[in-house]
Amino acid sequence: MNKGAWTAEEDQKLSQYIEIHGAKRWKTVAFKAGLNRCGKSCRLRWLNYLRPNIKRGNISDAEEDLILRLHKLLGNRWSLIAGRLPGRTDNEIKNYWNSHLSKKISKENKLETSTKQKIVPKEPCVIPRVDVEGVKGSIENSEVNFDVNGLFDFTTDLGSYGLEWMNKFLELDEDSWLTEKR
DNA sequence: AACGAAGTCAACCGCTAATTT
DNA sequence: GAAATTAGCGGTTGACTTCGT
Repeated sequence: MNKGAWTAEEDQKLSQYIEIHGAKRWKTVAFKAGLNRCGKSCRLRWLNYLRPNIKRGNISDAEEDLILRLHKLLGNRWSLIAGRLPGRTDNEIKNYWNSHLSKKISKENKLETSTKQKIVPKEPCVIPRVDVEGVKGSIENSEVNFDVNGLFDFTTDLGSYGLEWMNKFLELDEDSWLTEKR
């Protein structure tokens, strides 16, 4: 079983096979394409490098900003973040985060924690309940009351990554969020 | 020029979830 | 419903490149 970097010949074999037969059952793909690779490796190669419309490198300022915002909201959910950036893969975003952005963030945080005041909302928030398929009916006529301080960190200035954007984001895509896997 | 440190990124690994048998 | 197989995810590794001395 081959491991390590893919050769141009392997790439060609994989691309040609998938073009004809489609990208499913990766074990079969690996075998029938004549690749001495495991299915997992073929899948990864296809998804991250060979499939059409993949963007490589040169992450723009706008994309970087979006990654920062999404990470603030979602944490290390790389595939979800990648899903919001057309042509980008979870692996690329994860690498970009680990090599560029995490350092940038920790630098900024060090600066900010020494200068920012703690913001404390006066009243607890009341969020209208949302019906989720499967859960519907289990919580009758209820509203969810919670203390914002318990959920969000107000010790730093949210700035451009603030809640206004988050609300818009959720409004736009509420349905897909509720059905999102994991 | 040489060498070690730090950075980058493609690929692998282990695990869980989803699907098929 | 259980077991086996497949798909997908995030963390980690290691080869390669770039940088600093």
